[in-house]
Amino acid sequence: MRIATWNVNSVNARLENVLAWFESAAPDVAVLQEIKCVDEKFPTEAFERLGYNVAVHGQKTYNGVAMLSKYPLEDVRRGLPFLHDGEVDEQSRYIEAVIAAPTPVRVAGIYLPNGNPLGTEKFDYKLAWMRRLQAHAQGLLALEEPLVIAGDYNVIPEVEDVANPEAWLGDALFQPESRGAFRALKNLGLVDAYMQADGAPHGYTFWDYQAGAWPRNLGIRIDHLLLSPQAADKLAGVTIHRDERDKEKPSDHVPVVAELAL
DNA sequence: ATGCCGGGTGGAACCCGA
Repeated sequence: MRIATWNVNSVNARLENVLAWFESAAPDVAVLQEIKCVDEKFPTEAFERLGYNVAVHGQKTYNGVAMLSKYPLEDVRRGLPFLHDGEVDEQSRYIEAVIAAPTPVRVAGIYLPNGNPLGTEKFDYKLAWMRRLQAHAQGLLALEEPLVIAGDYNVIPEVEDVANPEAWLGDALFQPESRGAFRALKNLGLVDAYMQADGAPHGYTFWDYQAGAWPRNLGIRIDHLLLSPQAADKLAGVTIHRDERDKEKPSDHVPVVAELAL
């Protein structure tokens, strides 16, 4: 089973590229981030014509996530649970479903908050969101099932994951708190699919639109697929689709695809 | 480079991204 994650930076602005990629890469399951539209504006029919089932957790202008699957989607959850009752969240950043394949797999698609600038409520929101993810992931791992938590984590895990570390020292994506929360998530027993299958340094997934970041290869690795032990046992490979960054009107992120032997 | 590009909103200039 081929499972992909891609921050598309507006699904409707990018629709031609996105559909062409789906036709050639043919993922069985894909999670998309930053669709930047409400559910009614998501191009559901275009994906259905390619044979996908569609689940959307949209939002006007900002954020928004979706899941596409060639197998039926069951037990769809929209939004990450809260640590305390009565809390509300207007930001659409989490979607989860069970992929009803011969061997079922639970897949979560996340768009983790950016958190910049430091010293503001945005960074607090990022860290609080990571605490919620930690708690929810702990519960999912207790199910002892194949599980994939994929998406734009907005965290540079290690110094090998950034071309110019000094430039990111003051950035929320590279703070010790952000990296520590990501490490704590992995320490629950989740495996970074790219590190397990490949692990080559500088496996970037994002290049800024500005300052010639792409031609100069000034990238960062922030799009990740974390696997439960039951999924990691079946990991056959991970591919970063760098070529997408060279297309006309590209997203600033490229797809990352994990192949599972189930 | 706290804004160099790019998307969305709303109908110009501004918010946001990472």
